[in-house]
Amino acid sequence: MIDARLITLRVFARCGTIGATAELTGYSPSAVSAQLRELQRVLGMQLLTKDGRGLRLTATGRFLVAGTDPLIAQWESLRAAAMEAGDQVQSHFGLGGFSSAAAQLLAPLAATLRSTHPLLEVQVLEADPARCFDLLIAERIDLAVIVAMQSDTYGEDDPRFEQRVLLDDPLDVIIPGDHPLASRQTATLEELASEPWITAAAGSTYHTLFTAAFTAVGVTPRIAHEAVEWETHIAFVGAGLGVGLLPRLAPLNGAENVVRLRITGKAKPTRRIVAAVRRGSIASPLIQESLGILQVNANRILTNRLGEDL
Amino acid sequence: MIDARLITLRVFARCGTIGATAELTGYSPSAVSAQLRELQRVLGMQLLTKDGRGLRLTATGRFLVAGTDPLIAQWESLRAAAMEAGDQVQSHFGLGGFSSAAAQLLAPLAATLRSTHPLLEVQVLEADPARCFDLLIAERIDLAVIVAMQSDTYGEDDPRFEQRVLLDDPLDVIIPGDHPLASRQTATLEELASEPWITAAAGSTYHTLFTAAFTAVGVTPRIAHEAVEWETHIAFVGAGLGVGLLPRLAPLNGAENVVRLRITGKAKPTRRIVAAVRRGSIASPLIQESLGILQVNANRILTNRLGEDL
DNA sequence: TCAATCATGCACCTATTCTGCACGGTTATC
DNA sequence: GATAACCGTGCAGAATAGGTGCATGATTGA
Repeated sequence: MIDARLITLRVFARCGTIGATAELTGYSPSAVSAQLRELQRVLGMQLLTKDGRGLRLTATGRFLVAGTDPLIAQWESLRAAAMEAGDQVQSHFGLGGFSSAAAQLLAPLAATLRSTHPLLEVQVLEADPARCFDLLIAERIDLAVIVAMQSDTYGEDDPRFEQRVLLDDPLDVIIPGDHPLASRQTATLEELASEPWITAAAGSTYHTLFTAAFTAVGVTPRIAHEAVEWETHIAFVGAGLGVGLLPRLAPLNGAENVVRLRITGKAKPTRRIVAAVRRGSIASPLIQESLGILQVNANRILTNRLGEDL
Repeated sequence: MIDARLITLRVFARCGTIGATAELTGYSPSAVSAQLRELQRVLGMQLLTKDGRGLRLTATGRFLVAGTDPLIAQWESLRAAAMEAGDQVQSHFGLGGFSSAAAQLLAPLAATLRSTHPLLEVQVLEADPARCFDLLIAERIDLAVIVAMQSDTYGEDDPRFEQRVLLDDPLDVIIPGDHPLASRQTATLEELASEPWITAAAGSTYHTLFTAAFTAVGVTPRIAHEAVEWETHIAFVGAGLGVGLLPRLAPLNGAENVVRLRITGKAKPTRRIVAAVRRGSIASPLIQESLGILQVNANRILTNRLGEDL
């Protein structure tokens, strides 16, 4: 209900180029360019300046964008309160999340919502946490399930979002089936310190998590291989290349020659999974309902997997 | 920058029918109908209900409209702050006011703005105070000059507006040139209590002012004639039909056989002339400048007229 | 019963707005 | 210093949202 061009400006403020803004919002670059030009004309403000081969927000532009944060939060809040007060039904609902969340949490949520609200048009987008925040700003999605992270761009207390902890997803260790410890049910990181480890590329969210887990117990793992997808991690382990960490939410899918062990000891690494919404919108009945469903599903999946795999 | 359909809804909330909303916003009735229908679809809320041959806001609708007041005030405030911070120029500026204000205050203001801001598109609309408030809500105008009044629909402290007193326009008395008191420069209301009075129709803003002036001194005037325009008042007086009150801002235009006297005594009736803007927008540089110009002009006109007529 | 008032649907049209492509300017790379 | 990559913008054409005007049905008051 806030003018679409203002939303576009906010997205631009986030990513800095017309092209990226176009990609995020779903417009073409020309459309974004035209929208921002039109916005400046209507408001009578110069919001952008040429900067090399790109554009840069002017002081006025930054000021305006900063000011829209509470404005949008207030609209979301109003909208949510009206929905609640009037017992109304939403027509569209966008969800976002990273791969294991999308599979384990968002898919059941979407299915549940689809059956309880037949008229509701539910859309799920798989995207990594940073992009989820972008999509929330761009109003492409209304709720995101992500791994908590304090990135350089989005902090935990960003005024544009509200976050609710869904669960702390413990990291298990996965080792080859023929490993000496394979018959055990638990292990400590110290026991595995000398193993060749599989992790993700430096700089990724998971890599940060990985190193944090080991610094907590004061050992330095030997990093042997890198993988992006959990599937690849598991395959590497199955091939005997090394051992790795795997969030309990990520399923083994009956992989050959791979055993999942709980981590015990003083360091029990977890990744915190949170739901994020635009600030103000959290009171919306649909979002409240979704958070409830997510919570239930998260708990159930967690305990189930505990029984299956260990 | 708030969606036009929300503005339309606000106007509807004010006036209650599609037709009146269309007239105020400048759309056609079908367009208003379509806009409101679309708004309900997008928000997924039922905002209106059939009520006889008309429409009525639902509870949700009223809730939503009430909630938009602070939202719009915040946007106006943000916009004003950005304009101020960035030293930017507005492209359109709408003014509204009742007839004598339009002639005496708004016309010079528009002229000044036109010369100091050549690129600014200034539009002046003559409208009575109540309609000026409506036009402010409909965002057809940005600043209104009106006679202060506490109507049943708009109070002094309406959360949608901010008001600044420009001047207290004293009411003079006008009497025929051949009246016994015509050679005097001042008169009291008591002296003229027994005269046949000319006033406006009951229910009008001016009539309220008129009776208030006399109740303040405890006399009941004999109402002989009614007139709407000041021109007509003056003509009636000139024709010897009676005496009347005339704000000092309203010019005699060299009418024949009419004399203007200052009112003295314990009751010095005035009408308070105020400038009204949408809440939040008062910090806008253009509005600040306009208020300054209005103030200067008001004072000058007031003192000038004092010298000319008395 | 008739007229007035009001909202709405429909056909048509206008004007906004988006797309796709080509172009000019800027930066990085070799 | 040439070349390639990247970025924003302008333009023609197309799609579409959104507007108007009129006819219609429903409701109320005379």
